[in-house]
Amino acid sequence: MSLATMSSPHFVFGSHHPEVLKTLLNQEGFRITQQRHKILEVLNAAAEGDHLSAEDIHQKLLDQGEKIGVSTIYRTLHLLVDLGLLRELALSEERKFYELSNPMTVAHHHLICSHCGSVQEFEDAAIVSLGQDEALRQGFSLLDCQFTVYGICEQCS
Amino acid sequence: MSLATMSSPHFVFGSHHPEVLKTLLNQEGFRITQQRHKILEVLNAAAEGDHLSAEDIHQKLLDQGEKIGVSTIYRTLHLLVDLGLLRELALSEERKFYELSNPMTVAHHHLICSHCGSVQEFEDAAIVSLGQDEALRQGFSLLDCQFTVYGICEQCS
DNA sequence: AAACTTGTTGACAATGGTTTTCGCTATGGT
DNA sequence: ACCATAGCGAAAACCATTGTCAACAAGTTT
Repeated sequence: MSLATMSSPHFVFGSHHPEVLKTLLNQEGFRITQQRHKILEVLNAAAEGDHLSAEDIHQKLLDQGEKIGVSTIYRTLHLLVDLGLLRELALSEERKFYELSNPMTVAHHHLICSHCGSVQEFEDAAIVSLGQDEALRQGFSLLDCQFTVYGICEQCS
Repeated sequence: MSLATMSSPHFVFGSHHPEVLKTLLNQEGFRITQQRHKILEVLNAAAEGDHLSAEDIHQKLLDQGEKIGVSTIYRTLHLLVDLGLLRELALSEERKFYELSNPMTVAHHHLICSHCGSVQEFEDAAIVSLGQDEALRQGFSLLDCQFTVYGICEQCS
């Protein structure tokens, strides 16, 4: 099954579907392993808008009794980002966060409280097109736009 | 001299002006030291659109014969960010960058090549107002907007 | 199904930017 | 000038992430 034939009128596979993952990996000479499955599962299980760090994922797997090394987590996350299945978020200065990158979903952006660190998500179609415009203007091909707004939330002020 | 009286028809002090710095610091019980002066000087000397990391600043000072500790650099940068004199940029995943935050200047944003890491700046008034809108909508008071676009630049593609 | 090739794993060490510690120094108020 | 204390700096600690490398297992070949 190729990427181009994935869509049907009845059901659209998410890019995180096991079948798709296998195809994607094998096409590139990668292997599909227990560990990669487990990591994808955790990411799938995460609620929409939930941003997981490498350590979060590692801890969740340890909690559910899986034995998995930290290096594997990081390696797999990088792989999935390279394959375009994951979006890497720079929400915090000291840790990276990851979320499934579903192309069907409009990219969303973040509003962060500088005081308590809480993160609100929002969407805005205008933002992506602004990014696209600017990329074109400077001869770049667009990969991702991240609009991050910092402020102080109601509770903290 | 208060912040409110800083402007004159003949000259507008930048917030980085020594006088202003002294006032700002003393008002808050901080002290103005040789080291803080030196660090501000380096930031002032940096060309517009030049983003300096803590290490860059440290190195520049060592190069010009100053003896200054790393901790002081970091401490001072944080202080200046807290005072609103500096903007902290998350351009790279592995290092933070700083630039003078001149309120007279429209905030500018960044287009980064994911391959070679080159950074282009651009301005867009619409972006700040989008950020302002969203902050209001969620009851936040706005501090900063960072719009970061990732792509592949002409040379790299 | 066994043998093989090579991508993958994981314990552990290493990296590198940033932060902390703490005894000494220097700033700014009195 | 004096003095309380904010600030300094060398060195150690931190901590997320990356590198190393022998053992392992996914997918292929025979």
